[in-house]
Amino acid sequence: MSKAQFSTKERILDAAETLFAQYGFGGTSLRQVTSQADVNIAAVNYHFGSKENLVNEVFRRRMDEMSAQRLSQLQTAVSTGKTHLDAILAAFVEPALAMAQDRHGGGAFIRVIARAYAEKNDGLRRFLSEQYGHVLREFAKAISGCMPGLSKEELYWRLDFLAGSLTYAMADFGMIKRPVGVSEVEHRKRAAQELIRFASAGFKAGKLN
Amino acid sequence: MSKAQFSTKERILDAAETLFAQYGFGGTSLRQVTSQADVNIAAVNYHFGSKENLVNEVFRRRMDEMSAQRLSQLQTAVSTGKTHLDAILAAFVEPALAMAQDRHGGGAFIRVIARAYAEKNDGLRRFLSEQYGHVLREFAKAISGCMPGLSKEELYWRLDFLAGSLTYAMADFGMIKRPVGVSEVEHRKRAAQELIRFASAGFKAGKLN
DNA sequence: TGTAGGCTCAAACAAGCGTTTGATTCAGCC
DNA sequence: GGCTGAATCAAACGCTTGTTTGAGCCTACA
Repeated sequence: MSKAQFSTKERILDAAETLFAQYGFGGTSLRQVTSQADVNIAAVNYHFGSKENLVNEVFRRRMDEMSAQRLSQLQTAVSTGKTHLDAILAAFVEPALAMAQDRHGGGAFIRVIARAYAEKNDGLRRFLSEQYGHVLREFAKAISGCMPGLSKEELYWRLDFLAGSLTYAMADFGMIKRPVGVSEVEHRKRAAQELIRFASAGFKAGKLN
Repeated sequence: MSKAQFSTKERILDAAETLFAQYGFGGTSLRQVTSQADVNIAAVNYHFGSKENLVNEVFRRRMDEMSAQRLSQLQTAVSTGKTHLDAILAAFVEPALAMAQDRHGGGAFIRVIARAYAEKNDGLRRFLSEQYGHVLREFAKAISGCMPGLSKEELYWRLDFLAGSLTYAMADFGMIKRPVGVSEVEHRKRAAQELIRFASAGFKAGKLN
């Protein structure tokens, strides 16, 4: 990450993403960001206007791509008749995984998402709900289509459980720690596999266990 | 919550718990806490030594009770031969539910737990792991006992998913919002039921679905 | 009555925060 | 050369943070 190769704006976004993932939004100061980006402190307000706007832009840069991938993978699953639940869940989970193991720095972003849900930053939540709420609604529709017996209420409960598990696991919050011999990519692939199997069985749970 | 009835220490803990749940640890200033507690700012450092220690004490006050309840309910489930998975999961989930609907102010604490996972406060994580790690280990042992086919690795993955779903759902982070006609108590009871059913099926997921 | 000690108080402390300022640099264009 | 406007810079802004100070209150015990 050299100064010549990337613009000031990009370097700020990269540094902010990494630090937000590590310390949260409130826990990261603009001085940390600009120091890591090797940029003057005033550059943030020059290029982004405010810290809050920087947070939003960190999201927009990756979230647009991830949402598009999720919807596209969902579309192909549905249109090719693969209404098997696992294919739909994979369309939801795998783009997050792909993003996480992206060479171009997307790895930290998964943790940033988890932060966003956790820190009840109302401004950010509104931004996310407005910009990307329709994605979740598409998935609800698709799952509902392949599980006719599931009530709408139960469906939303289970989607919440899925989202909770996904963010929790992807953010390395829990007990599971990546073993020393396993690469980060392998670890996340494993996480996605385990999660899909767990959630798939969970979604199929009958009325009276 | 009158000044005469509760000690300064208790009033600080109550105010801190409520505000931590709402704004997080980093997002809550000691001036907010002492203002809500109707107490001088210096009282925090007098009674607790530091903000970090106040955070720990907020946890200890409720966590000791919740852990004891979890272990006790697990013990009865195991000793009465109820090695049915649902009984074990209930022993993990229901004390959190009970705490959430406690009249004596425990309600906010569930959200405080979710905060703890979200803010990667290393000091706090160490404290929690040291003080309450054995509880999780007991549950891992119990579940492992009634699901002999499950590898240790998979078991821990799924415990992580369970913990993620529990905190996420209990803290009202997701899409599910309590309907206007339903009381908070009923809503949480529903959450626990749905979660146990979902997670129970998830834990039972076979090798190749 | 005197005094010791737990507790509370207003005030100040240094440090860090996000943001703003005004000067300076530097490329592109008439 | 002279000008323009975007970009960068060191420095300072006003404010909030967690913590400390030292004086004062008040109860309890001798």
